Amino acid sequence: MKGESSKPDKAGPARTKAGTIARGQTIYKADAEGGAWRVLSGTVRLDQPGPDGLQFAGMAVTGDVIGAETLLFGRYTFTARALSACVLEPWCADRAEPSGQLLLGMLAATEERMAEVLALRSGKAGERVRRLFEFMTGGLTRGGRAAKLALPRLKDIAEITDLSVETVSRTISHLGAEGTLEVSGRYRARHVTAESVFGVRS
Amino acid sequence: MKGESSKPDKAGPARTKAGTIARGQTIYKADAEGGAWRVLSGTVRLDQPGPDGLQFAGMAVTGDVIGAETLLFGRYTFTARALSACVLEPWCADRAEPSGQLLLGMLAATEERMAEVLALRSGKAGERVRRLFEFMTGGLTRGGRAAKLALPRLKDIAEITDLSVETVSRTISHLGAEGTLEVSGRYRARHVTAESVFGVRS
DNA sequence: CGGGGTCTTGATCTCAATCAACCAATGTGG
DNA sequence: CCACATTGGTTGATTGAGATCAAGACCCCG
Repeated sequence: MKGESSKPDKAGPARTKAGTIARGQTIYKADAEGGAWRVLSGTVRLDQPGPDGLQFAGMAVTGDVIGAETLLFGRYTFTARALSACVLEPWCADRAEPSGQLLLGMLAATEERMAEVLALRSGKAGERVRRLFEFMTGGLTRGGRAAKLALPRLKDIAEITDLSVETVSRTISHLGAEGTLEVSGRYRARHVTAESVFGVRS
Repeated sequence: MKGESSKPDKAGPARTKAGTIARGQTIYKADAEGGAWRVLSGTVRLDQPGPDGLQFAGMAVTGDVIGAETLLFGRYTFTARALSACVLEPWCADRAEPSGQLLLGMLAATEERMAEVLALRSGKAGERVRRLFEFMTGGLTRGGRAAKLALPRLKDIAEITDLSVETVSRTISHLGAEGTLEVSGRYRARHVTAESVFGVRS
């Protein structure tokens, strides 16, 4: 799970084994054949092919299953890309039909997710970005403090929150400057500490 | 299914029979007990109770099932309100477990829906409103031309598209004036004809 | 009749988009 | 290892779409 071409967009042979995906890598492409995956860690962005390129269509975070539609159609509906480094494992690889209870749970989780992602597109720029980081770190539900979040590319943040890249750049530095966020590193090594993200929730 | 209190927010006894819901009526409230429903016609808005009131969390259109999470939890996760007049019928009322295939289909449909609703929050005001109307009339997939769409309250349109009520009001008159949309009636009797909505898609 | 919710319209202001450079990292091939 | 191209991120100046504030009209209901 890494000997693949380094070009993110070269659709290599469909992945079939568990493994790590680097930030920015395409996990699978819409319309390709393949199976479902569980996200063991990291965050994934889902896009729908549209008339003008790929369009943001959803997100998956640690614990979620992506590509479940392949159990029905055999092909992926969306394109999946890793926002931060991800660990994936095949889910339901044997095509054994998952139980109704399980599927109902996934359905409910998907609807919850929808609500959260939708909320990332309302409010002021600072709010949106902060909520995205919270969402990516698992919100307040985690016990572990001070988790470091590796930032996705600004372009991804921009498309998810429906802001421009420039605004996102300015917003992050601003949040860092006023102490709302603790930003460390630059470029591909940029992180924010979850602790400070949590802290805002008063 | 109508002898209930006319106050939309008085949570009467849980609905158990098929019937029509008027525009603006609350179908069920988050946390209440009840079952799942299939939307035979009309559109529904789903909201999540948040710190500052209800927050827009999703939509359901003709053919969708709402409240499926009750099969798992027994209670509704969201509050559902009719955007336009709706006809509903109980779904899976006997609590018989629906088949895996069916649930997978619903899961896929929900993800598709998520992508569409998300798209309603990007682009310029005119785009958003127009796409919402398209979405509510079933997009381009319907054969029947010239279907009339009863408009939801401007406040609902505003919250769905993340615009202000004033902007929505101005946008609709503007779209009507320039011929992009055919608007008829005023206030609660306002409609747009789907034909012209379709027409725009060049 | 009132009165509250809904819609419209106008004037003003603000936040973020846009346009335009520029720099910093990474990657490529000679 | 160095020139070069490409991608990703930053920063500044300007603009514009839509938010906000305010007032009034309309509708529906009791």
